[in-house]
Amino acid sequence: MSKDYDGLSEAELYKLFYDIIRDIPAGKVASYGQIALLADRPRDGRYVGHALHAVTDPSIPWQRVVMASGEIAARSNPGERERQQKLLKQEGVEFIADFQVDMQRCGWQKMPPDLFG
DNA sequence: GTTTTGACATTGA
DNA sequence: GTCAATGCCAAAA
Repeated sequence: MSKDYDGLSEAELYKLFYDIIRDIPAGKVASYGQIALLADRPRDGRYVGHALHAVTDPSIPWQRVVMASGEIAARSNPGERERQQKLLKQEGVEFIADFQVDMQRCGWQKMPPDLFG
């Protein structure tokens, strides 16, 4: 173990992020802080971003991960950002702006209180 | 080996 | 309400 994250190895931490992202249902989006929080790593949103950039697994719906403001994360390739918005739209995610997701409606939450009641 | 940048979040003014 | 500064950790130069 070269590095230890509070007892977790880097692979474990990355896997944890991937696992959480994989749990995001289609048509909904989660923010970096949300994932970082679920991974027991608050304020480590930047770390989540790196985990997504390092990801090469097509099974990881990184497109459903947006910033806390609901805006799509700006990548090095602006074209990819546009494609991401299109993908999210195809999944049913509502956009209040060209690169702004409606977190109020598509904000992913583990358990919507008044959605099944 | 050090330095800089990077798919962000949070707090303060 | 928006704008600015700080903190976090890692990968790349």
